[in-house]
Amino acid sequence: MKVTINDVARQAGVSIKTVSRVMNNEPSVRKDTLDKVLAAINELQYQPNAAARNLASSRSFSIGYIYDNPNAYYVIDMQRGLLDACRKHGYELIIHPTNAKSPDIVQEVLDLVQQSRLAGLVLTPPFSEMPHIAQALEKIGVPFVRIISGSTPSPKLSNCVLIDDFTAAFKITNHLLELGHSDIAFLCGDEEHSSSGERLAGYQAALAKRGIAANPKFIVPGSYSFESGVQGAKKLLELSKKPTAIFACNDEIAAGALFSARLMHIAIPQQLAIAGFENSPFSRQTWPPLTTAHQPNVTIAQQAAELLFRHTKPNASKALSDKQPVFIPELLVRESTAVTE
Amino acid sequence: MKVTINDVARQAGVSIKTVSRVMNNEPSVRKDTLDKVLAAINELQYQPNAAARNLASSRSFSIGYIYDNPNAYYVIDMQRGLLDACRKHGYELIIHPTNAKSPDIVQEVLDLVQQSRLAGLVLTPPFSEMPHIAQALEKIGVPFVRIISGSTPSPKLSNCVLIDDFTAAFKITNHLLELGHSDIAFLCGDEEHSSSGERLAGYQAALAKRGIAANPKFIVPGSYSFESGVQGAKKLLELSKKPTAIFACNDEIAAGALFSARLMHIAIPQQLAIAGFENSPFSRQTWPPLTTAHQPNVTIAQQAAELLFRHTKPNASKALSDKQPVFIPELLVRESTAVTE
DNA sequence: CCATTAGTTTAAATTGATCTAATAAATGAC
DNA sequence: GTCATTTATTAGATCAATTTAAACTAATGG
Repeated sequence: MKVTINDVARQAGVSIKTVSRVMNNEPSVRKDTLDKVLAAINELQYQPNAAARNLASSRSFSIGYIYDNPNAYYVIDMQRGLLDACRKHGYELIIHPTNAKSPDIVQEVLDLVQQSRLAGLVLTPPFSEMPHIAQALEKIGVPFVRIISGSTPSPKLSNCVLIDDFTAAFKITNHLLELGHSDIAFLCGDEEHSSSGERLAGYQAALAKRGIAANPKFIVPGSYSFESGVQGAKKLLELSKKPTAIFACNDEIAAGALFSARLMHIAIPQQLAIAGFENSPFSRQTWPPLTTAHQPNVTIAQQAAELLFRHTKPNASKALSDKQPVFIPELLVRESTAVTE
Repeated sequence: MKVTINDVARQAGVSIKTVSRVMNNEPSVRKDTLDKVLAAINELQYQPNAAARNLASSRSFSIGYIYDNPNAYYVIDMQRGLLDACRKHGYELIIHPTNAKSPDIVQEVLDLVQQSRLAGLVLTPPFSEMPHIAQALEKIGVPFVRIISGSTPSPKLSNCVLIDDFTAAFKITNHLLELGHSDIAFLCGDEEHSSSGERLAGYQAALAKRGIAANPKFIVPGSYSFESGVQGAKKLLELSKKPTAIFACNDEIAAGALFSARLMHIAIPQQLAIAGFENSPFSRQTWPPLTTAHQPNVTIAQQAAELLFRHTKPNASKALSDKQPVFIPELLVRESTAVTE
């Protein structure tokens, strides 16, 4: 029933430690002994006992994912990517929903790491952008990878996966400009999320390149929620000089803007073009479907986990760990953007 | 730094085993020794090592949640509830997204249980309705709790949390009837999910009670997806004799139906009333917002986990485990349903 | 051909808890 | 008060791996 390392050792005619070496890809195992052991493992269908490994090695085989994101699709995709990588490397994923605005969030993260004995952490916004958290984790020496907004790799961001929100936002704005719009408004996400700032910067850069002065009234602060899109669009569409296009910081906000326009009997895209960001299922489930930028969250999460495992695995060569993946979300044109009448 | 049970034992002046007794709420500990041990635990901030516990007791402190649900909101809420209960009882949650239609799904579940040494499982539809899975789990003696459709507790469903879809669907249909509708159509969810059948039955019962013969063309098979709602509503609205109200099996289908009606320039609710089911954020993010039935997923998940822990904990009295929670989703009237013109 | 070194392999100790079985203390009946 | 019985407590074995340190081989060089 239960196959232990002892059984394998006996079967292969070697010592326990040799089997352990094989299991952990350690050096100093001759080719023929390796084959013997591998054969025995295979024959007995040996599966190491995680609890015993953890105990003896005092390292753990689970990583953590902390989230506080009202966007369920984002979380599910991230989980999926992290789990894929975890399965591949024999790790387990500990998920931890929490409130990012809690005053003792740092302590909460530290407690989680200790209680669940995490080998590492993957941080997404807003946690990836909280300097105290990164500092605290560095202090106790727990490896972590951050998924953040950015376009240029740098040594300071060695343990980061970058999403080039700036360039993607630039492309979306450019798409609207090419359609002939010049009165383009921008609905911001949460100020704390740097993605919102980056996307705003991309929007502004695209306008500037065409020599269009940004109308300050067209930049509306808000948060990453449907409700914020509803409110923001309402404000914009009540202006004496309305915009002819709205670029929302994510699909949820865009859906809210769509909702608001609908309430005011404004036809999309005939009277108003709307674009979102992320390509969440949301963007396909509105009428009309939303032009957006595709953000491959599953893949991003996988890469983040892979990056993390390079740090958690003791034998892995750290030399490789400098590779910093950069993702540029791609423009996806759908029916919500067109030339206005 | 690292406080072991030995340290606690020394501090309290008792043996290791006595501390272990206290930690596991075992009997046979005198009041004053208990106090001494508790004080020592508190003073040293002792936290037991999970790996060592698992190893020595050969039981695990993690439960599994298998999901294959395109509805991200549902999954997130379930997770939340399960995690709440897990934290309370010191368990960990292992999440496992997979494909329910995979031919060797049973083996996959069994592998998961073995590899992650799960103490138990929480099954939601469609897994909770697959007899092979329940049988296989029973065979290897792993406790599990199913969340399924049903209204009447019975000994056969001892390890189930019931959701009374029938009654809730009855109420929704009744609401439409009271508004004056008599041509009410029904958009089904996946046939494999018994929730779809139960909701259909509730719909039919409500009609029957008013002596209305159900028009077979008004019952459209489908699946729990936005796309299915789009297709189903299209079919209905192309009929020579259109329905004046549509009851969709969940909010996502209802949102799809709304989308479809929009495409055909049909005004909601003036020309067509639409109702959903579940009260997912979806139902609040359409225009107009959807009338629906509120299904408290977080609470349902919590209760399911609590039920499971009664079975996984060796010392708990099994006598209590017969309590079968039944949830009746409540009617929530919003703007998508009204009398048609 | 032996000494030295590098490379393999092993037996035994260790990890931090639980479980078993033996012992000590408290309780109760007569 | 004694003996039987129940209740508390303890020392030591156990769980299944890793780690340590020592022993054993094989290869290299003088």
